[in-house]
Amino acid sequence: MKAIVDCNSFYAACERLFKPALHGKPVVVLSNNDGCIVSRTDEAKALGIRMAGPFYQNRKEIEENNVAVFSSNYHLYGDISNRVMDTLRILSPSVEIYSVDECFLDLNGIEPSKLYEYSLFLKHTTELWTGIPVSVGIAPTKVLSKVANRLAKKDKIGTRGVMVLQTPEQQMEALMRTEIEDVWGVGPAGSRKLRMFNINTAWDLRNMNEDWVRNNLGGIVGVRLLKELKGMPCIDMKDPLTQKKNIATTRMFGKPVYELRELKEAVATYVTRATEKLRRQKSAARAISVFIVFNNRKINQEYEPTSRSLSFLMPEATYVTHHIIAYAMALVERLYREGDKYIKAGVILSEIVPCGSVQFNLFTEPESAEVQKLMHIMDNINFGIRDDMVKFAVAGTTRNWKMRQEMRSQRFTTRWDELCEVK
DNA sequence: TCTGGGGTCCTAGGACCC
DNA sequence: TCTGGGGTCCTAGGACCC
Repeated sequence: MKAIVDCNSFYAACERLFKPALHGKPVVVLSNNDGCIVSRTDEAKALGIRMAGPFYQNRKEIEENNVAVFSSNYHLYGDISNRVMDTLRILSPSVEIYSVDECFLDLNGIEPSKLYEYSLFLKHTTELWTGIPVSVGIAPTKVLSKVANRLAKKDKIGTRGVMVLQTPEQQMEALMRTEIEDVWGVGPAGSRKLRMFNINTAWDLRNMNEDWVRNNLGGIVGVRLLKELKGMPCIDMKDPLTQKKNIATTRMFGKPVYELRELKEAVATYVTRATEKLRRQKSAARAISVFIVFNNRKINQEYEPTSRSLSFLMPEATYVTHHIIAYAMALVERLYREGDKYIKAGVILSEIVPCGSVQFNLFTEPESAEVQKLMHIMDNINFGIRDDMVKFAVAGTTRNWKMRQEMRSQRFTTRWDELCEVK
């Protein structure tokens, strides 16, 4: 059996953790640049505020109902997420961190008759140790556990926030209550198509013929989904040591950028972030790709974003910030055209290999011990004391392009100067 | 005026090989 | 007048996830 533990309204719950007065009140958290609403408490959902809706379109409801609004505070959410995941790792032998707020647990070895009790234990312990409310879904497959979790979350009082789908009858009942677009793996395109064939619930899909699903729902992907709905596990637990194959850092600018110097500052900063992620997972990257998005005025006065990108295969895989910055700067110079109004840029590192198995090139020197040490020291300072305390000059100091975060809360758990004050 | 960021997996089609 | 069969690898794009 597998469980999924999913934090309820995670970002909003993190904000509430340090502002107890917000309990029972509507809270929303915004995406980067304060663009969209990406997390809502139940009270905010009840007001009709939609997920991923633009902030400015919801401004009226938000002001009229006194909804607390926060810019995203990734320092805080990342740290709280680690606490939740550390807790689950203690409680369960085999976990797969699926996203910042979700974790799959392999429950093989738990007595089947004790599963319900165990689900309550998971929920209560996590909440007691971290202060973050969670929902638990347990079923034979990942897809069914997501179904269970969703129903538990929808009826927190009736289910006590947990649901176990063990018997065929329990599974049938749950699948009949799940609309087709709420199935994990069925997106907008798939659900539109399924609805046309009068397949309206997860149960309808579960009863379809395998060949039909193969031909009409993304081939092998659809077949896996079908089997998972029937209780046959096809989506395995992922190895916790799996490394990312791509690492990207991309951002909209807080305001448009016109100068090459500013564009370079931004891209150098994104390379810095991306190489930090790279070193954290102890890898090196061989390929870098830089893209820029710009708006040019069209005849009808409408703006339409357009982008250009360039990739480069480096002589050998590296994790050294300033080496990758140098390649990235050359790409930016080729991408830049005077007069364009730039609104976004991004860096993608790929061809990622573990640090220990870098294939060296006959004609280049491997990273010297000094450079390795420099990266290590910079990471220690920036991760341990304050990010960007030490940085490369090309990444700039004024940073007019930085994203808007006008309503960010304190970084309560990761910055000494922003700790919670107890009066 | 204003709509995020970071991933994964799969497929189709083209280039190329023997 | 006429042109096979079977592979691999790469890339772009689609779909989906949170």
